[in-house]
Amino acid sequence: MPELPEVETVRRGLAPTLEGAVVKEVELRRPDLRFPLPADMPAQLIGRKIIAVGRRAKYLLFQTDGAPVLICHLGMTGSFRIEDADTQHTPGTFHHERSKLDAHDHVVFGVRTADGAETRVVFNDPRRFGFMLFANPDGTHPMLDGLGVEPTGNALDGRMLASLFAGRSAPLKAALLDQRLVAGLGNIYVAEALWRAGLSPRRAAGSIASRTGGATLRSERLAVAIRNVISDAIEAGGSSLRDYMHVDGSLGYFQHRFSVYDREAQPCSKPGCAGTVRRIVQSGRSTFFCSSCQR
DNA sequence: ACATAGACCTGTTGGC
DNA sequence: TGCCAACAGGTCTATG
Repeated sequence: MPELPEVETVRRGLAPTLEGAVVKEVELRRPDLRFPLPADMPAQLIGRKIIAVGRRAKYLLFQTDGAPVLICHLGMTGSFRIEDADTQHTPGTFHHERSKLDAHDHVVFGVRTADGAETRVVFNDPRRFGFMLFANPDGTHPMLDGLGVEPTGNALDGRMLASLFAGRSAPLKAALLDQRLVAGLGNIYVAEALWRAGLSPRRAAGSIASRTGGATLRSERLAVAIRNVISDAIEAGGSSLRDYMHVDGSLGYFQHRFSVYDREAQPCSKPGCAGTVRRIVQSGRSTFFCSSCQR
């Protein structure tokens, strides 16, 4: 599911419910996801007020008024859903008539929201590549150390990209997937950004920098393409492929605007380009690009 | 430094 | 319809 735009969409969906809410219940329905779940999650979180739901790269960060920051990664198929508060107190039943949980609902948070409603926030992850961990008391954690620049905002410009990539012989595709350089891109948005920039995923990363490691037309184009594709995708609510994206079960729609991703053999949509989208494999993952307009 | 393959998991899809 | 291989938004490790 989740590259940066999808994680940001989840964050925006959770924040209105969770910020200001008090944790009433934490149920670990299995001991582990990709890593063991912290056994003290319930003890740490119950009774705490959630101050903020943040994000760094593809990590969600839950900040409370006392526990360490809870770091959550969605892996490939992780998702959160907020249960409809109304369905939980069916008239005529005693409280706690709850909706059924799925086999892959692994963590359940019961909360009382800032406006007094009781609801549950459920983490579901069929493949269990996701994880939850507590940060250190000072908010740091090895998983967050060494993450590269966020592709939102204006920190990522042609000069920054050129200096990051200068001297690297790895292909652009691999360099852009390296979370230590630019943090938050994944297979989809790397493909889309390279198409927008007219750059081949096979080109050596260092070749978009000048001899002195400075910005070039190519590094500027790529920086703009990355920032734009990420902000376009966030605006569209991310991409929904095989799994639900939004915390209310609705779908993102950026997948309808893919130019190359998962479009093998379709004509390139760049005006005036007669090329066809190709699929190749790079570092074990599918790469989609137009070898006619991406050089 | 870099590439590749394999690992972790389950579910869906496409071909025969 | 059924079966099976291939593949999937991510990352970490081992090995060359």
